[in-house]
Amino acid sequence: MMTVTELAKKSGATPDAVRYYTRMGLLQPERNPANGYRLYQPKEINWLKFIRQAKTLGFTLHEIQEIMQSRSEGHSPCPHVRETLKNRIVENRQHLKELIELQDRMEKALLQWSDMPDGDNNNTQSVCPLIEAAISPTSS
Amino acid sequence: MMTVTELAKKSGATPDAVRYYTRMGLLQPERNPANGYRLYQPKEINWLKFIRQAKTLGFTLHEIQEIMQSRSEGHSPCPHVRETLKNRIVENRQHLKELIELQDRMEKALLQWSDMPDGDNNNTQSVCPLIEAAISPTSS
DNA sequence: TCGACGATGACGTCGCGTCAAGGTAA
DNA sequence: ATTACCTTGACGCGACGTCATCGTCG
Repeated sequence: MMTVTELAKKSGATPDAVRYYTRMGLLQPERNPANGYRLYQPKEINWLKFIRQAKTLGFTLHEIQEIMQSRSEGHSPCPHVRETLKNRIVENRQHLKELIELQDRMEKALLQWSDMPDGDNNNTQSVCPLIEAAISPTSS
Repeated sequence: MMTVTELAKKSGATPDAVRYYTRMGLLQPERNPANGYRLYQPKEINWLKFIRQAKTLGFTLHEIQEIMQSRSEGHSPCPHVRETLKNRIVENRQHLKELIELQDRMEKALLQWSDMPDGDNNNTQSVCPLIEAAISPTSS
């Protein structure tokens, strides 16, 4: 039986994160009746490691919650896990594309700006000529 | 003089976003004393377009606020804008790297899983053997 | 009179981090 | 007595979206 900080240290999470997962119902410690402290069993180390591993694969805590609940109801979460990961890969590809386009816009703007002077106070038409001159996102 | 929806339509933003920018102080409409409606001047169209353009370059609303305030105080925001964009490019490169690594982990896991069966209800040791078997992020 | 617009204020997102104000353990 | 731990509860982040409840316009 361990307290929050002990469990946190054994798995690389912070005590605050452990409390947060507990609040979400991902961990279910007993309580020390004398002082109300959360008391985790050794097997919760594995569960917490599972949570952290799933997070590195891009699963949200909400999805992890569904997986663990499915398990506790006696089902195999694996088919749903395969589906979820497939969707996440597609979403992430789109996200990556957008970030690459952003990076491209930023780098092109900086390059383009190297030939441009800073705007002065007398030009009341524009806020910042650099930004206004920058290229807009392509309509893809 | 335009109302929120009119201004929004002329610049491609939603009325809710226009109200949000106004609450942040990025837009400063007058008010119709008869009914309290926000009333925007034609030049606010340019300001709103500027805000949207800056956002496509990755500037946060808080940064845009600083830029516009700097302008209204008679300074040229351009040097600060160049600096901010340089930092954003470095940050985004790191962010991209992390997302690419995530994508890599997800794709490798899915591939690896194609050889694995779903876990059954009798294995009480693991939550989902697929996730537990997946590769961890590299320590870079 | 009715539907589309306007207003304010509050709460939801996501995964924690942080703070306050106190009680407990060694 | 000190210090490091523990508790609950609430608020912060970013950029809005949405909802409730109400007033106003054409």
